[in-house]
Order: sequence, then C-alpha cells, then structure tokens
Amino acid sequence: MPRSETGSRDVTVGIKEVAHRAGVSPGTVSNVLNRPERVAPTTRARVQRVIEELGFVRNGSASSLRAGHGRIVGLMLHDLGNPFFAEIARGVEDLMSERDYGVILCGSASQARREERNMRMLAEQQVRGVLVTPVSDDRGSLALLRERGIPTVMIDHPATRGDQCSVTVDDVTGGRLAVNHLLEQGARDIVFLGGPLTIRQNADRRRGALRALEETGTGSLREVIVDEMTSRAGHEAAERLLAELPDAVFCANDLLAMGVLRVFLQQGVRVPGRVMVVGYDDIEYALASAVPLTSVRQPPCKLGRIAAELLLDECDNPADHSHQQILFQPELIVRESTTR
Amino acid sequence: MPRSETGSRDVTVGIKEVAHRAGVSPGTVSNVLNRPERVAPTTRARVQRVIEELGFVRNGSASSLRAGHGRIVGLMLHDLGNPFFAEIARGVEDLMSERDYGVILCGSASQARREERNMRMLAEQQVRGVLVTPVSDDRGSLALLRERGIPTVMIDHPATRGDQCSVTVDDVTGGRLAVNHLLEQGARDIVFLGGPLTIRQNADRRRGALRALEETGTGSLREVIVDEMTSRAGHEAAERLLAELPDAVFCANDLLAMGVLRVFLQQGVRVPGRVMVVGYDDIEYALASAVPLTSVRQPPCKLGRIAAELLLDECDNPADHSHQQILFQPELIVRESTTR
DNA sequence: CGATTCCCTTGACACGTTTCAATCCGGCCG
DNA sequence: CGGCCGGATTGAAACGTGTCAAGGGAATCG
Repeated sequence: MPRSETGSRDVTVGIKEVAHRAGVSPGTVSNVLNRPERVAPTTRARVQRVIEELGFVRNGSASSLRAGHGRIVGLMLHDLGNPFFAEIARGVEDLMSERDYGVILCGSASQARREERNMRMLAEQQVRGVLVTPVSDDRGSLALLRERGIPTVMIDHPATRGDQCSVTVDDVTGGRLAVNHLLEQGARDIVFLGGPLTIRQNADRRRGALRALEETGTGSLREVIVDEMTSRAGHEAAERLLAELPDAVFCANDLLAMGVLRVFLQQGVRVPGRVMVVGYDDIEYALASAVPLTSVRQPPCKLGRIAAELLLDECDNPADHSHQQILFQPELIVRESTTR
Repeated sequence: MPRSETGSRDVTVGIKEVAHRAGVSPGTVSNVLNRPERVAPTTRARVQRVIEELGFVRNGSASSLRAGHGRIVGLMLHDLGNPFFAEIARGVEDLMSERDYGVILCGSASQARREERNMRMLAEQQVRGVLVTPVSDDRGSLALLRERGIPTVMIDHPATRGDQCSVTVDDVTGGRLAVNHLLEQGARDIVFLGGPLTIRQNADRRRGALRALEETGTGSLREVIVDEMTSRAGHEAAERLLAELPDAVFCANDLLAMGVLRVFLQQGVRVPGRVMVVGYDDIEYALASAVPLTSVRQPPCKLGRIAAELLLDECDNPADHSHQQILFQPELIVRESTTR
C-alpha cells in the first residue's frame, strides 16, 4: 500500500514524501530546510506548505549521520542540586534554545569516572560541542572529545592550553576578598571549610585565603576538607567545629555555609557575635537565610550564557574563531553574617 | 591511503574497521555491542579488546537512524532556576545515567509556545521518550509526540487519559493542609498568592485552599495572581499587600514565599506575629530562611526518579507495560513562620 | 559413518538525510 | 539567431549502524 494516500498526518513522512507531494526532488526539500536562500521563493513556499500540511519533522539522526554532527551540545556540571550550577544550566539552555540547539545535561558528581563515562556518551551522540565544569586538571576525558574534533568550552575552570575557550571567575581573588574582610572584622583564628583540593575551585579559594593571611601578616588558617559540597556536609563539619570554635568560617560555597549556619544557630552559637561565616557563590538563598550570608558573588547565569556563545562561535566559524580565556572578577557581598 | 595503518587512534574508526582488525564481520561487532550474549566468549573478548585499543566509539546517529530511536530521553521542566525542578532533574538524570541513557533538558518557562517548539526538537532527535511537567491541559504538544509513538510520562500533572503514566502529588490536599493549618492558628483573612491558574498546580492548590475554608466555614480568601513564580514576583506582590495586610499568606511555592518574607521583614512586619506565611515545595532553603518557613513538602527527587523508571519500563516492555497514575500525598512541615 | 541439531557467524540491505556534480532552462549579449 | 551565463533543480552516492535470513562447522545421536 502506498503510504499516506490521504491528507492525514503519518508518522513515517520523510523528505521523499514531501518532495513527491510538492512535485520537487528530495534535494530541493533538503535545501529548503538547510539553505532556503538557494531555493526560488515560489518553490520554497510550496514546499513549506506541504511540510506544514504533512506535519513533517526532520529525522535528526539521519541528519547528523550524514552531516557529521547535529544541533545538540553537551553540558556537564558537578551538581545539579546546587543552585549555582542550576543557574549555569539555565543560562546555557536559554541561549541554546534561542539558537535552536538542544542541550544534553550530565552530572559528574565531581567524579572523574562519571565524567568520563558521560563524555563517551556525548561523543556517541555526535554532539556539536561540550560545555563542562571539569572535575580535575588532567585533561583525560577532554582528550576523548578533542581527538574527535569536538569543541570544548570550560566553565569555571581556566584553560591551561590555548586550544580552547574558558569562562572563569577568579577564585584566588575571591578567597582573598573573603578572608581580607574577615581579618578586617577582627577575626584571627579562621577555618577554611571546603571540598577536595583536587577540585580547582577549592584549591584556588584556599590559596586566596592563604594569600590574604600572608599579605596582612596576621591570623591563621585551619582547614577542614569534606567530601561533598552540600549543606549536609556543612552540617556535619560544623558539629565537629563546636569543640573548638574559630573566630570565623570561610566556606567554599554557600551550601556548606548554610549547613554550618544552621548548626551554629541551633547550638546557640551567635553569628556573627561569636563566629562569623562567609559563603561563596552568593546564591539567591544566601540573602534570605536565617542570618543573611556574606558571600562572594559570581554571575552564574552570565557564565553559562557566555560560555554557550563562545562554543557556538567556535562551531559556526571554526576558521576565524580565536580561543578566549574570559575571567570575571568576583565581588564580595557583605551581609550580617560577618558584621558585628 | 588505507586508514589507520598504525595502532594509533583515529577519529574515523567505525564498526567495519573494528571488524577488520578483529577478523570478524561487522555484524558480529554489532552483536558484541548490542547482544553480547549471542557472541562466543572468545570472539567477544577479542572484539572488545580491539574496541578498547582503537578507542572506538559507536556512532549514535547511525545507530538511532537504523534502530528508529536512541538511548536518549527528553526532560521538559517549567523552570530550572527553581530548586524544586532542579531536584526533579537530578532524580531523572541519576536514574538515566545508571541505565546509560542521556537526557536532553528543556525549559518551557511555562509557555505553551516554547513547550511546543522544544517538543518538536525532541521529536527530531528521535528521543526514546519524554518526561514533562506540562504547561497546560490541552494536550497540544504532547499529541505531536504520541502521533509519532514516543512514550510520555507526565510529572506533577495527572494524566487525564489512560494512555500514559503520570507521577503527581496531590495539590488539592496540599492546599487544604496549608490553609487548615492557618485557620487553626487563628488566621481569618488569608491571601492566596500564586501563578496563573491555567497552570494546574496553581489551580489545584487554590482549590484546596477554598475547600479548607468551606469545610470549616470560617475565614475568607483573597487572591493575588502573578505572572512568574519567582522570589522577585513574591517581592513585588508583597509590596502591594503592605497596604492591606492579611492575617496570613499562602504562597503557591517557596520562592514566592521567600520573596514575601523578605519584604515583610524589611518593612518591620513581624512574621508570624503580624502575618503568617506558608510556602509550597519545601525546598532545602525553606528550612534555612530568615524565619524558617512552614511549607508543603513534596519529594521532587523521588518524583523524577520514579517517573524515569516508568518511562524506561514503557520503553523496554511496551507489550506488558501498564500505564500507572502514581499519586503522592504531600506533607505539611510546620516551622516558625506560622507558629506564634 | 552420516544425519541432525544447535550455535556462531556472515553479508548484504535499509534507515532518511546531505551533498555535489551534472543538468536544465530562461534570458542576455554579441 | 546562436552561444553563453548563472541561478534553480535534480539524482544518485554516501554516512555507519542494526537486522535477519542464510551459511558454516562442530558436536551429538542414531
């Protein structure tokens, strides 16, 4: 039976069927879809009407198979539960949606193994490019992509080589701002509470903190390293801190800080009266928390959007694309949690 | 020049190259990838070693083209910036990652037009199925998918017909719980603050609120409807409420509630002393907010995970899959914002 | 020893699109 | 009037994999 005798929609309409109905060749239909300017206006209109009538939807798999890549990019983030990363995702999704690209979302949970597995999956999907907040510096899983000529943009991690773009916020400065502020407020015994130092953000924020101490020649830094950067982890770390309270806690992100804050308040430790707390990221909820949180602000949505723009630029103009390392400066937002 | 004479990896290694090197036919390699049990152990091992050596990565486009679908599902949510939806995304991504599926993430911004455009994109990508928190009831864009035989699971929206699964939380009960509690606490002049009533969640939560009033025969409900369900919108709505303060505000989600809370506290309106505030979703930050927020708890991560399981079940056992409508009961978490 | 069975393996085709060289046609110039 | 040019269209050849009917070989059974 010949397919689609009636005008009704059919699951299986392809470019051929459209071509047949419009009285043109498949090649012309393809041109209408991909380079409309090469098709005569009247023909184009006729084809488009048939497409509409039949409810034709292009088969993306066939398209990417033939073209070598599709209109899809990958986005790999540490933790979707963290509003900071969720905002990055929103920024990316926004721009990609405008440009008619799809986004495959992956969480690495900061584990190199998961990162690598997801990278393989993205490579399989023939993504056009990948945006990633990498787990570590060893460009292991990134190599997998570059081997295959898939452009990569790093978010929140500076590119160490000149062969790719990156969009970063200066974490050393961020750490320095935070600890300088604490020192100015009179804190001396300061705790750095962060995730594994193999993750660059933690290492840099800690380094910034140390630098602030060096520069001023005052104060000392204790370090508490936890596995995850969640409020639960902050909660547990704070309980251990109760035994020997510092003057201030500098947390490597706001989730940790909120966990710390909760324990302190529950236990009657006055914040900032007894201990000051600083967070990082300035997520929306830092402002609204029990004691409004002093935090280092980063612009996550912008980070995502700009990274997405760089990636698409590299995809669309591979010839005259120049790799850029964009560095934002963080901003310290002072609130009650550090002002006595 | 014959390709890949050396042992080094090559971007263009395909199933044929692997087959050649392993001394088998392409069909066998395909079997190793897709139905390993049909291949003799020694052959399988040999092929797998060559795959490893060559760094072969299967071309997903070719695979989906031939098979009719790939290992990718779509996930469409209202708003990635809302932690409630971010948690759903995390639940979905978690399970899909375990099962080696990829997730294409889309935001609808609660707009039917964006929803439909994204649905088309997902259809083009030949996704295996779609998880969606639909914008409205008119199954317009869902029809696009079902026409093409793409399974759909609705999250946080009951299926009106029996041809699909859904995972929902009982929003009417949620609204009733919240307002009952407010009435018990002595509130009479109550404001319902929510997004457009065309979005089912808002309509149901409001309906639950009304039902609570009917059942007890006390109190009255004013309604304030805003466009977006963000803390900014809550902020603006609260400023308008200042002119005529109610006894309590029942917010259709926590973001709104946090916006309201901020304005009240800034303006010296005591919470709960002068006005009580209830939120919805019980996001992580509701607990940590300036006045810990009474809220209606829903299990977003579980919602996402279970929806994902239902979808994969439908994909893998289309024959004996029975469509299920799973309904969770919400739970009222009482905190300071409503306890005088 | 031959027949039968059961696994493994093979090889060619089809999936729907893009691409590109070839063709066609109408108009313009000499 | 003939030749030429340039834009519009054509048609067939890939792209890399999955599928399935058919082939092959070893072991088992009569």
